[in-house]
Amino acid sequence: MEMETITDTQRLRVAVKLKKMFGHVNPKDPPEICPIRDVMALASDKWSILIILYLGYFPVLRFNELKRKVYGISGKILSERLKSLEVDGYLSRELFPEVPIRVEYRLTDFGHSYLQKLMELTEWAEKYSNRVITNRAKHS
Amino acid sequence: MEMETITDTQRLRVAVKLKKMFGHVNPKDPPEICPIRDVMALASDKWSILIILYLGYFPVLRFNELKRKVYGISGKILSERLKSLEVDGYLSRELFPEVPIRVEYRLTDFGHSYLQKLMELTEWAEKYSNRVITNRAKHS
DNA sequence: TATAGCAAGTTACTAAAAGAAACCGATATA
DNA sequence: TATATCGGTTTCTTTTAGTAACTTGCTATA
Repeated sequence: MEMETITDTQRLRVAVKLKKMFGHVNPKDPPEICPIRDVMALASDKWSILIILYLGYFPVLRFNELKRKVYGISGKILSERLKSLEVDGYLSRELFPEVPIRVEYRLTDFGHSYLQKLMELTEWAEKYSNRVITNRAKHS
Repeated sequence: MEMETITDTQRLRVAVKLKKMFGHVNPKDPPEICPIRDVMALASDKWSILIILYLGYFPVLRFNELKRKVYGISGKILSERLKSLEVDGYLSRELFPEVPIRVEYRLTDFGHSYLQKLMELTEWAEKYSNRVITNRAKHS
């Protein structure tokens, strides 16, 4: 299994970005001063990622549909994450007062914008997951 | 604060990627069948992300340096994450049996490859963190 | 008139994970 | 002899996650 070699140029570009991103951060400052961290904490949460990915694949999903698709999530956590993701603007919640009740979740434009970036990460993970598995095996 | 509009073409492209990624996944299968999920679980963990970013910015870091830079991490968790990230092949650990002992951590090529993708996500988070904050405020 | 059922959660309880702080071993310095 | 260094580990407490039963409002069926 081959991996594209990373050139020094690419590394330098990453270093410049990181400098822009972290250069001003004083290590003595408490973490709440870093809003990136705060945003990443929710948006990079394991369950949030899966919720967003499934809402990318299925444009509209209801609570129990999500519960089935996001395999292994509990109702409690799903409910919590949906609330947070809605508050942060990643998805919308629409309630239809029918019987039985119907609630539809879908990504906002903002959520779609995040999904695009997220996809690049999951594509990477897809591509190299086997490699990670073999790396692990080597260590056992 | 403006956000680039996402075109239908872009959405479609994302949908195609998602289909490739999730289309074969049977929702009845237990989650361990999805290796992407497994890889993402570690690589998208809050502390792992910060460790990788700091090792991107500072090419070599020792245990206590990391502890200081990754603000708020406990020694226990840092130790655990470093072990896992080493096992998965993201970083290397080099021990110098001096006194006091010296241990150097640095990203592997594989780790650098991941860092590149991760950067795109954190750049996004940097760009839109204010927006998330205002979204939250609207909901309070 | 019970009664059973559904969707979308919530609640109460238990298990797992994270965080805080003390400790360790080898050695050098005061 | 006492203290400090480094890279952790151990123990204990607090937070978070997971499980399963329950709720709410209405409706279709017996």
